[in-house]
Amino acid sequence: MARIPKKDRDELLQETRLKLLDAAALEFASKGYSSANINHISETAGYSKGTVYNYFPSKQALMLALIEDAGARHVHYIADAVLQIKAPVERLERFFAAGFRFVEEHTTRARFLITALYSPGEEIQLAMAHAYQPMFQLVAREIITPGIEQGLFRQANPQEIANLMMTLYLGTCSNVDRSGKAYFDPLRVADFALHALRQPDAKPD
Amino acid sequence: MARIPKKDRDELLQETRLKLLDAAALEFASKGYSSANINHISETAGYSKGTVYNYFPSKQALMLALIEDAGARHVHYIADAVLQIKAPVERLERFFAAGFRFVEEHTTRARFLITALYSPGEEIQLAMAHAYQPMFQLVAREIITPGIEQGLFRQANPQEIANLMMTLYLGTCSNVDRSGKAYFDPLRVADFALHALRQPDAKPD
Amino acid sequence: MARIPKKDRDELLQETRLKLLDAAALEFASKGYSSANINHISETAGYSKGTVYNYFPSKQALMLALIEDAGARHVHYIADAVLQIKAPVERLERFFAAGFRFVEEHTTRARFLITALYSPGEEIQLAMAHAYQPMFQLVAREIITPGIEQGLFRQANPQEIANLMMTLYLGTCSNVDRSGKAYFDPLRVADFALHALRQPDAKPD
Amino acid sequence: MARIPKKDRDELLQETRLKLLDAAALEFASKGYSSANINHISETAGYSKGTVYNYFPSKQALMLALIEDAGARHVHYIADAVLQIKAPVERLERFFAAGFRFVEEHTTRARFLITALYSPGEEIQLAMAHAYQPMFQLVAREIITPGIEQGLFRQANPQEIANLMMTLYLGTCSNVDRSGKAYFDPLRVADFALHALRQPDAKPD
DNA sequence: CATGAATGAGGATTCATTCAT
DNA sequence: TATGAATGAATCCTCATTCAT
Repeated sequence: MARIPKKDRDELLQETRLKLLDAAALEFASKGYSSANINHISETAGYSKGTVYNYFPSKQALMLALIEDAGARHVHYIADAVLQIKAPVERLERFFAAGFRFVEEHTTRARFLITALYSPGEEIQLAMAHAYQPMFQLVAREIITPGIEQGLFRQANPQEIANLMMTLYLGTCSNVDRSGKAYFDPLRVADFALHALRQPDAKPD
Repeated sequence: MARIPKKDRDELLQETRLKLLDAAALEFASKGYSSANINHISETAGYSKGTVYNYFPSKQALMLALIEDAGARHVHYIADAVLQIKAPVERLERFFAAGFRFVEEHTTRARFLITALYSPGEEIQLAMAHAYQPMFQLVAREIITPGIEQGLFRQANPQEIANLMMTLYLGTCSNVDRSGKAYFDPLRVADFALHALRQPDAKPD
Repeated sequence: MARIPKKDRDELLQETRLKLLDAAALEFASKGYSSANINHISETAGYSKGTVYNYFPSKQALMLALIEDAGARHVHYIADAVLQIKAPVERLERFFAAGFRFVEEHTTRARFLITALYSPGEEIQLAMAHAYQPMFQLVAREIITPGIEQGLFRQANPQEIANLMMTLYLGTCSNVDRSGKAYFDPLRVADFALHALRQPDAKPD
Repeated sequence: MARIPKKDRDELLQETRLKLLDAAALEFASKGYSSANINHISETAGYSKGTVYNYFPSKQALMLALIEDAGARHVHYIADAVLQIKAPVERLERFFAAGFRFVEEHTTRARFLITALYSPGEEIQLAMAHAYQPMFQLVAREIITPGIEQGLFRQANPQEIANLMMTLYLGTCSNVDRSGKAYFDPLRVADFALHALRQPDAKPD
């Protein structure tokens, strides 16, 4: 009945939602979940307190929605880069390269995800596990397993190695100085990983 | 007037302080810094709220004291194991082995340290950096540098490699299932690291 | 410009207003005034929040309008039944009978009125007093006074007895079990009242 | 270990608790449960917000504790008066007399109870039913039943009559003017009730 | 006329901290 | 030294109300 310009409505809603998620990522990343302040979030986003609650039923629901949003972006960003080529070794390099690039390009979301990774609370941990499941699968099935099958990587449990790669990635990319600049070079980290995975008798390139 | 047997005084004080630190480690580890509750801590320790403030001037001071305490234990525990032998390769193996053993034997303190590592707050981060400085030095000066000098490890920046080793250790040892059991085997992690560090033309063992 | 069939306009408005009042009665009756939620009311009525404010300027105004509406219905319902006959004794019986029937037939409105009777707030109490004034007058002037004058009821202050009758009615008809069924039988309550009012030397029926 | 004057401790605690209950009764009685403000309560009692929560875990718990406290006082006050004599007729007179006196002497508690009687919320209603159970029993077993057995009151279901007496009492005693003065005279109400209960052929006094 | 996004005052509750005993 | 009653700032969340479409 309202004569609202039809679809613009939804776009506007999504835009507001996005601003809130952006502001929330910033706040959660810098303060942590418990110290984050809903009021700061809404004001950073350019709205008032109540608006947050028009979009998310609670602080925790906001956190979970943000985990889903940021997690999906992270996974897609890396998967897009990794799946463009076939060779496992290059895929692993791309995994680290894209991973570090994500941190540079989406610093706030990335810092939020690191924060969330170590935030206490069962529901948060479950949401993180769920959000990162596809990335584990990507590394295990699309990089490590083919690499082992093609004789490029030494024999090992792909799940375990995938977990190790994820640990290495998440650990290194969260090593940033005060200004946010990464301590590690993704190429060096990939190089480190490749040294660790290659066949002992494989010729060095 | 005090009929306390003279020096036992200090022992008693230290004992109380230790109980409080133990309880605090448990609370901080499971709830995180901001959600931790001073009252829970004092009650877990068997005292009342006020007692905490007789030993530590504030919640943050308690946190910082605990970082110092737990960090020092962690460093000494690992240093003791590592420095008992000379060979860099074995020292690296011992680094991971002792590191994982520390998590098993001092689970609460270890889980606290992981929590602290990712707790927001400048002062906390400074305290952590300060507490772990010796461990970085240990790895860099006593393991990586000799290893490179002796031609056992490939050429690389020892500081960077040490940082990578720390990242690998802290990342893997914080991978525990719900029951607290470690996901990774320290030998496998050490093996992984050694593969990554050895000279490309070194003979496999 | 409006292509609405002329007078149907008003009917539509009245229909909407009625739906809103019905929904409001339900909400106020079950939650009480302060806990009632305007949004619930509008949704129960099949409209959105804003619509309530197109019909009533505020929550309190809605409450007051509802008191007027429900009070008038209550009074008319009982007055209609009472005034159909002349004899004071039978009028008193009809008072209770119709009163209880009103609760059965207009449960929501009746439960709302009971709620309103004990809702704090000066304006609400004034509106209730105003709405029930006619019922007090009905009982005093049309039942008790004639009954006393005709020697059927013992001598007493008609205003006080009317108040007592109202108290008895409102008290007993609000005695309902969980399912909403009345605890008291109107005939028994009327009987009780008649016993109390009759002349000491009057012959029992 | 604290050298607190031993039992004075408990007295002090009880005193504070009592002040809080008094202030709460006042606030709940005048505003109703939902509109009552914990902050007002604490300040009226001479304490700050937090103190309320040192004594009662929540607003609802405070309400329930107050129902228990005020209900018990109400019941004991009336029971004490009623049970001092034996004759059912005089007991009924005392029931109303003491009931009205309670309202005069403990106005705040009494007004609170009337408020609670009509407050929405399952838990509150359950607590009220539980608190008033003994008063129902008192009226049914100690007044109505003996009165019927001794042929003083007409045959009727004692439970139902007891309920009617309670309804009459609660309804009339809550009829107060703006200044808090009772509209009804307890003797007149008792008289009304006795007229309604006596044997039709009993001689009037 | 109907809608529902935005607002922000209001209120329950938590909890670090103080301090008298 | 240990205690725990009292404090009040901080913060999540609710919801009546406004108003642009």
